[in-house]
Amino acid sequence: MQITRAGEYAIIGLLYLARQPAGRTVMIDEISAAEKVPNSFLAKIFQSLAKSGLVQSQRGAGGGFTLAHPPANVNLLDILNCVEGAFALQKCVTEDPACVVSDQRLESCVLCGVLAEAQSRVNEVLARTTLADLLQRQRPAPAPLITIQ
Amino acid sequence: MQITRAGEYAIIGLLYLARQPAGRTVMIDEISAAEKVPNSFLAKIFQSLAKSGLVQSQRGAGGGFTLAHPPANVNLLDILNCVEGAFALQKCVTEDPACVVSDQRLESCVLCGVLAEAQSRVNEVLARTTLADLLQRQRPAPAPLITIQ
DNA sequence: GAGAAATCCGAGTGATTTAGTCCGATTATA
DNA sequence: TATAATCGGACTAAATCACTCGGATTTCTC
Repeated sequence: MQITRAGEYAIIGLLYLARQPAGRTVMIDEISAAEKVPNSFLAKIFQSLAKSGLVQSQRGAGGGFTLAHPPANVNLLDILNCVEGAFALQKCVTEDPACVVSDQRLESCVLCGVLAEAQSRVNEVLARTTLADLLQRQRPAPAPLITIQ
Repeated sequence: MQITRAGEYAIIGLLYLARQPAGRTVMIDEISAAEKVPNSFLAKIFQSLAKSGLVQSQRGAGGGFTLAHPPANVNLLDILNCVEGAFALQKCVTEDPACVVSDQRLESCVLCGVLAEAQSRVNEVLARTTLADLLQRQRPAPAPLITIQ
């Protein structure tokens, strides 16, 4: 479940989009130059993001990408689930009916309960953190004009 | 942070030791045969476990391994930290002073706070789960002799 | 003291995943 | 119709995973 570069770059790229004026379309090259991320790789990542509806793509001249939803509606869990292969502590946490940990090893499945709980804790944290949250943390709120002395 | 085979085998092996009568020394070959785990690999894993004091090793004829502590005192976090390389969502969660996410990319470091929180949730779950807990779940408690009707 | 039995330990290996690159096809604009 | 951009799949290098192997060391037993 280690966050891979793909996941990190996706978040970086989406944060860049989130900082743009609403409705502005931006190209991969601009993002990759600004954020110093390999652009072919970023392009590939954005294809996934487009496919799962996190960004909208516009082909052709003047094209590029836009956030499909307001930053407050995009959370980290959605992003990582889209970009990371299997974002799970162990196979059986996400996969299906009869628990299959590493080749039918049913005996070790006492682990599944524990790992499922751990997984849900992670998911909870990621799901409640949005792009808007990250933006806020990135730039600390300006000092209030009226201070209390 | 995906649990690797090494982590899974370590837990399986330690559970096997935990099921033995207190003080019994058991060989790698016995564990690997009983649990159907590749024995050279298990031997290597147990070297790490011995080095970090989770098991005690006895060399020579009649040797083998024993749990170094009672099952209730051995938790999953200790085991995985011992066997898994870097058991972390991202480098900077475990590593040190100035945050270094993927080659000095300080900008993305807003992530660190979130990931550190997610990591601590996982650790909490793993740290409070002991070998004794797993054993209990593996074999449901026998029906009480005196039942309440 | 001589085997035999076991762990210790490091080097090596094949398969899979990660982290990309490249290029041609497609789509849209001007 | 050229140009500008994404789309999408094939390809590749490097790292990690999941092991194996063999020799060194330690300890027990005879």
